[in-house]
Amino acid sequence: MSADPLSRAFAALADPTRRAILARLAYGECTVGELAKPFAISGPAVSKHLKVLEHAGLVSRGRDAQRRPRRLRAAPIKQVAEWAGDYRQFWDASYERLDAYLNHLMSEQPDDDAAK
Amino acid sequence: MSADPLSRAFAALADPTRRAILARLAYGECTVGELAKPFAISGPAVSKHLKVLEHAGLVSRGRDAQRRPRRLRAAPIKQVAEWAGDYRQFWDASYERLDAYLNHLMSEQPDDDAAK
DNA sequence: GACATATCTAACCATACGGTTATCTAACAT
DNA sequence: ATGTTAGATAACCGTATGGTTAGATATGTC
Repeated sequence: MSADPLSRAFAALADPTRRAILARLAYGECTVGELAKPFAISGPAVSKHLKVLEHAGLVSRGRDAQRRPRRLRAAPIKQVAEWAGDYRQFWDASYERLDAYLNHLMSEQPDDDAAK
Repeated sequence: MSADPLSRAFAALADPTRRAILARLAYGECTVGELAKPFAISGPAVSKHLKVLEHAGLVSRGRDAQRRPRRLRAAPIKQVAEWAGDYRQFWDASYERLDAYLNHLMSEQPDDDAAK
């Protein structure tokens, strides 16, 4: 908790349920109940996921009578994309192949035991 | 553990120490000892961080005598960037304003059909 | 062989996470 | 006033995370 914003965003996104919630919210705001339906988990569990998402700034809360419709806030996703973009030069295929090749050369020897 | 690859990547990236390790590895492979130096944590702690990164496919292990030099593997970062890119349309300011505006419009009318 | 270097494993500890059920609170409906 | 609907909180549980210290395991050097 109380980590830097980027860490909070990454942590919030590290759960498939929460990413599914964001995907749903990309279609438009919706209520906690609507969000909970497709998941085989209880309401409080969804509430907790939403709290994590809100704390990471990925979701905001509106109000409409008893409902508290959630809305997507994509700014932290932009931060994530920018962070990832800094590594673009490392993820092209030619680099990966070179990398694998070098790796192969260096592990000509029987290798690392510790199979446990 | 044993989550899907994207979740593992996000979880691995949700720690500033681990992101710093990746940043260091972007300059070239280096050993556990070299990686540990700038951080005020013990060797085993670094080892654990590296295990998380390896498990997420973000780092690979070479061998050179007693050393086990780590190298950056950026493929999972590409996955992260692609995931984030799906939300590009939501992260500009004009969209946020449009979103708020539409929201306002829809709360003017007691529910009609359509528009969902 | 004896020793130093580099790293991993083991055991432990405190806190966080994801889930549950049960119990509030808030706003509408009759 | 009573109930219904939509969510939030509280208390709890098992497991994971991030850190520690101490001890094992490889490899290279003397």
